[in-house]
Amino acid sequence: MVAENEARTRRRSAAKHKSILDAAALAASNVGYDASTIELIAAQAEVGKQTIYRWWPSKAALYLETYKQLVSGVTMPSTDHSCRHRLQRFLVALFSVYSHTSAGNILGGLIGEMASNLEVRKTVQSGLLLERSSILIDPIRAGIASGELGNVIRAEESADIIIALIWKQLLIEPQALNTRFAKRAVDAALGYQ
Amino acid sequence: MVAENEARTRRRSAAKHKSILDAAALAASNVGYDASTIELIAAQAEVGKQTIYRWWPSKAALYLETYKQLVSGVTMPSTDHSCRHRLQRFLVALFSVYSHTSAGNILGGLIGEMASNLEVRKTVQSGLLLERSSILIDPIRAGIASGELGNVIRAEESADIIIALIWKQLLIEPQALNTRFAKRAVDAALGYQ
Amino acid sequence: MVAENEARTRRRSAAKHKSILDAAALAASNVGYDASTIELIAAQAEVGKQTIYRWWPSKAALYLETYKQLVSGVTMPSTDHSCRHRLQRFLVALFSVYSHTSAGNILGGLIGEMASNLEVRKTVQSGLLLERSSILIDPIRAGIASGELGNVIRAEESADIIIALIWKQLLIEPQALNTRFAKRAVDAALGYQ
Amino acid sequence: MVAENEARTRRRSAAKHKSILDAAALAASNVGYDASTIELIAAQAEVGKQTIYRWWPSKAALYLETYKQLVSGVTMPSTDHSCRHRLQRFLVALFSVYSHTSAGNILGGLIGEMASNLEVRKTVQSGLLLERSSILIDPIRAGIASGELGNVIRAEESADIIIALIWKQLLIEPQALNTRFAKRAVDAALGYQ
DNA sequence: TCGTAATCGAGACGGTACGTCCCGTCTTTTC
DNA sequence: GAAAAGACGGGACGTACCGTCTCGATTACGA
Repeated sequence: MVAENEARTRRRSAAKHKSILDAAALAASNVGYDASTIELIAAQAEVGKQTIYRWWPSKAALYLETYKQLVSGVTMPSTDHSCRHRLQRFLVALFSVYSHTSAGNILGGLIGEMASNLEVRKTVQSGLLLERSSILIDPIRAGIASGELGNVIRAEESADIIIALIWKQLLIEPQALNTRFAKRAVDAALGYQ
Repeated sequence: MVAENEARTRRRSAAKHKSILDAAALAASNVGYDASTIELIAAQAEVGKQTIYRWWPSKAALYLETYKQLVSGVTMPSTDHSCRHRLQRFLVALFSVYSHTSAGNILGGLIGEMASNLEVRKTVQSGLLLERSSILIDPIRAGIASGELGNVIRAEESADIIIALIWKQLLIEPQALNTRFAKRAVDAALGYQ
Repeated sequence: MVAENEARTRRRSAAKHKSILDAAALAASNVGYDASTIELIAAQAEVGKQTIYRWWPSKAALYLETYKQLVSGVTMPSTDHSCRHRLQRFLVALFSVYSHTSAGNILGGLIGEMASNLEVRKTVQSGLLLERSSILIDPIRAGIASGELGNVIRAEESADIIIALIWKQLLIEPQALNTRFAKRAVDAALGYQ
Repeated sequence: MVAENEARTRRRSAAKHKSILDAAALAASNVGYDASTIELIAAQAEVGKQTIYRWWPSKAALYLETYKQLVSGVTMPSTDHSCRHRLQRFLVALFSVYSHTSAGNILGGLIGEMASNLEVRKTVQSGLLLERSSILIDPIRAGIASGELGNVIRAEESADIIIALIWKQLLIEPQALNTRFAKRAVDAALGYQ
């Protein structure tokens, strides 16, 4: 009985949950990360403000989840290609999502909030960075192992450079996150100059 | 440029100007960039709020100037040394200022504001980035010319990497901006892996 | 009218409402109408500034309601007496409230704001003047009907004179609104010279 | 030499003085009494703010003088006519000035300021009211003496009523200060009902 | 089929900072 | 050496959101 109740409640909550994430993404699309107040998102989702606060401690936490959902479809290409090529294609796909959805906007906002909010800093660090950087590290390690990358010794360093370059670009000129930038970033990180 | 400045700063009180910058730096030290409200800075500087708004369009603009003043003493070492060494020593000196003054705190705050504020983005880009990155580019160009840096072709790329790594570190773990990090960043940017 | 009120005051806290009116009256007592800032009243009522702005469009609107509440206990004496006597007693009671509460102070302030603020002008006109003048007109009409007031033809004119004399006195020398003044005003308005 | 200097200063001052009064009247015409800030008047008069503060302690004092200048041309008609007629013609002329210049606007503003400012209250009382009411009292006294006004005993009372009615009308509906109102006010004050 | 308890929308609430306006005084610069 | 131009400290304004807290209407369940 309890389990059944819980299930039903969960199901209902899940629908709300999704509509809130959608509303958050839409709001970021329409008015940008910063102007997307909790109030606006709640209204958009046809939900009470409290319902949002019940599940996420802050706007940043909500948007972290929204961001993850938006980029969840971007995966690293298979090992049939060179490391350099795989990374390039991955970044191109990622940037495509950034510009076609509000994901770029959201990531920029989250990066901005890290500066001021310790909680957000930790959350982004553990909930986003680690996980994303491991996606990059794997192909680089494979490239080192295959001898493709003669100059690279530490895969973490290279992944770090890629992420750092993307973040900086997001802050300075987000619309320039294009194919050309993807290639430059990968080459710079892997020592192809 | 001088004439333009003179026109814009007509009759501005130099003493107030300084006391406001000092108060801003002090406030960032005491309570951090974000909690440093204009009201607090004005009170600290014993100045009316309007006196700040008269000369700076935003908190970010005020802190950009404060930041520049704080790091103005950090200069690139002379050409007696290798490029790698010069960059390392420069960064070590810079990070020392970051941790001993509120400069690191402020730069983090500014980077955070870039995400949300187009005006700040432009200002930081033109008022900080260009000028700082040229400081880095010069020694790298010298290193390329002297044959010290065999692998590096484009100095701008390397300077970009250094700045990107610093920014990312400021956002994630500012207190880790130390000598070790300086060496790693320079080596990563110059292809010494 | 009740339904309309109910719609507009949906979920308004009666306790806050009262505490705000009380705080406004107290503030006017302590520091006068003009120095009673919204901020001060809010602090006095232990209420956020926005809670006041949510329900009243301006300080004048708030004080109009405060005034009405303060004078709501002053009523026209019964018809057992002559018109002249009734009006006199009514004014004496009114002036007593003026001097024992902040009502006089407030009315003076409202009159002052009428000069500068079109909105206030309308509000005072419809919300105060019409309703108060009808209180005066009734006994005068009764006096005309009973033959007591041979010289008076238009009751509105007499009521007008009484109100005008009170307003002018409030502006010039509020502390002189006493029994003697009440008698003079009534006699002047009714043609007993 | 001193005398010559003084004369020159005085002459210069007199010109400024006039230009300030003109600017004040113009500003009241254009934007109303309340929005006529000292800054605006100073700019309009091509004069420093301080120059105004040197001669007048407050905006009200400045406008009191401006008002007097504007209505200085309105005088009581000669004794060839009845008291009632003289007063009526005087008021009609006064109201004409009110509507054709900013005098009405200004008087309304001054009345409004009386409520809040003790200094203004005194100034208007002594500098305006006494002097104006004596203008009204004279013809009423003459009317009483000639037997024209059988019902009127105290001239001051009647003058008071006229002024009170005008003030109230200025606050409530200034544009209704017309010939009809002049007649009604005079008749009400003199007991012609 | 109906009460009744949980849920949730709607939004009121105390609070904080914002950026603006104007006051009346003080300072600099220009004529 | 006077006065314009306007910088200055100060203080209230009305607004925007924050995150918390009621209040009712709706709903979905057990009787």
